[in-house]
This record gives sequence, C-alpha cells and structure tokens, in this order.
Amino acid sequence: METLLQRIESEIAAIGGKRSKCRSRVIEVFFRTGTHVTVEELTHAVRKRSRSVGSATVYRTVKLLERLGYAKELDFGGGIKRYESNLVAHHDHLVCQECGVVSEFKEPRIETLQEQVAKEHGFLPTMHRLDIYGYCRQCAPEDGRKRGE
Amino acid sequence: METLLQRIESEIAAIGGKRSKCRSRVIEVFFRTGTHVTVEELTHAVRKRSRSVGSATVYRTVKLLERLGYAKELDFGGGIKRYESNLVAHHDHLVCQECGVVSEFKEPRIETLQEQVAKEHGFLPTMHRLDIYGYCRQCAPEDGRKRGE
DNA sequence: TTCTATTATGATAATGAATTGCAAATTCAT
DNA sequence: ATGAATTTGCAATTCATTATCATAATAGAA
Repeated sequence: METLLQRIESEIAAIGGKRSKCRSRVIEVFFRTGTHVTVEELTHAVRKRSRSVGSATVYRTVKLLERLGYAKELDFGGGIKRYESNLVAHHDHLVCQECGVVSEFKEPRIETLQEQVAKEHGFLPTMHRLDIYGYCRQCAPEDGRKRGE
Repeated sequence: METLLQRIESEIAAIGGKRSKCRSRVIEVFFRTGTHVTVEELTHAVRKRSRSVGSATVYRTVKLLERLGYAKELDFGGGIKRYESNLVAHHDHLVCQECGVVSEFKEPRIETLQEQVAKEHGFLPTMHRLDIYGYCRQCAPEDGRKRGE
C-alpha cells in the first residue's frame, strides 16, 4: 500500500507531474475506501483528514488515476459517475434498485462467452461491462419468507 | 406500425393524456429511426418533417415512452443518454470506441448464466446490461491483414 | 359549434455534475 | 534561495437534462 502510492507518484513524475500533499491524500483515501465511490463521497472522506481539499482536485485526481490505469470509471445511471480501484481482478456488478448497494461477482464462464461473441462479430474487445439490476437479498419482495406474513 | 402508434396513444389517454401532433410525430420518427438514438439526433430527425418541434417535447416524449415501457434508456458514457425501442427482443451491445457505432447481439447462454449468477447471490434480477467495448471490424488495428503492411 | 377544463408546447430559466480559467501556493532542480 | 513549472481552491463555465410558465391545442360537455 505504501509502495503503491510511491509507484503511482513516480509514474506521475514520469509524465512531468509533481508530488503534492492533496493529491497523495486523495489517492490514499481512494484506495482505502475504493469501492464504487462518487467524487462527492470521496471528497467528504478526504476532508475528514485534510479539511481544505477542493472537489476540483478530487475530480482531477480520479481522472488522473483513470488515465494511469489505476482507477475505473463506473456509471450506474442517475448522471453520477463512480470510481473503483482497477487493481482488483475484473468483476461485474449487481446493483440493487431499492437500496442502491452495489456488490460484485466473478463468473469466468461469462467472460469466456463474451470473448467468443466478440470474435464472432469481428470485434476486438478491450473491456466490457455487465451490470445486473434488481433487488438484493434484503430488498427482494419475496425472499423465502414473504414480507408481511 | 400504424396500430402501434394507436395503441400507444390510447395508453396515453388511459393515464389522462391527450393526443398531440408533435408527440405523434416524435413517436413515429422514434420507431422508424429507433436505434441507440440521442435526443439531439431524434430532434433533428423530427424537425425534417415538423420544423417547429422543441427539444423539450422530445425529451418529454422519450421519457413518456420509457414510462410506458416502449423505450429503453441506454448510457454508453460521455454523459449522453440514448434511447432504443423496447419492442425488440432483449439484446446486448458492442460499442466501437473508435467510430462510435453500436451494434447488437444476442447470446442466450450469457442470459442463462446471468440468471444463475443472480440466483447464487440471492439477487432478484429485473434487467441487465452487457456492453462490450472495443474496435469494430472496420476500426480494428489488426484485422486479418495488418494495417501498414 | 362554442365553451370550459385540462393537457401539451416551446422558449427560457434553472439544475447539477463535471470541467476549466486563473491567481496564488507549492514543488523541485539548480 | 531562485525561478520555472505544476497544483490548488475558488469561481465561472459547460452541457445535458428538467422545471417553469404563458400560450396553444385538445377533448368533452352544453
């Protein structure tokens, strides 16, 4: 974790950037928090430790992390972007339409089929996104025991 | 097609709406055009026949169609929403990152796996979205014969 | 048809997330 | 420390979308 920040900062240096406390703090908090976070949420989290960090800096930092390949931009609708660490292995998302909780899953067979489909269409895939929307265990109207019974 | 418009308009009437020329024209053009269209594109298409239709009306109409279940909202990023007819069978999308063309495919095995995955996670799926990003046949840097060779 | 109540429309203003311009602050090699 | 370059926070701007509102169109009733 300590080395990760160092690695990122040396990559920033390699493209002509400088170190800065604000950015380091944002990066640090991002990877500690790091799960489907909005810029607003991340800004709040960062400000708990560094009160004066502006949201513009947070926007700029997540964009930078994305450019360097360390973060991934997510969009589950609502016009709000979310970001997650790109260091973890590829996974897809289950989005609860009731409580908004996003959980993750991996399914290698789906990955394989996606590759196949792309190939069949003469398509060279670089990435894909699979989001399943619905109701999580807690919010499902019927989950073994029905609600209101 | 004629009956589709009529059916939609009677559903609109059923929820207390009135018929209007502008809206009919938008609906008509939407189903004729109807593939991953933006509101801006749809507005342009509509104005070829009815010059004075405002974009607010187009926004309102696609939202209405979505509410009635006749249109589906898509979001391939870039902060622009797209809409497609919801009458065609479910399918997923191949999005070319170079030329922006969106093509469609169906893969029942993927659908099945998605249902399975959801069930395994105690998740009650209502819908899902699978977008594969990459390069289409025309834009792929290497397509059988390599470019520049 | 004419009247009346309701809905639809288009222009414009408002919204909200994301980006950008800029002066001041910070960084870093010399 | 000096000076050139980058970064920052604020405010202003952008852009798609939504809300407002006065006017127009629509559907029934009389």
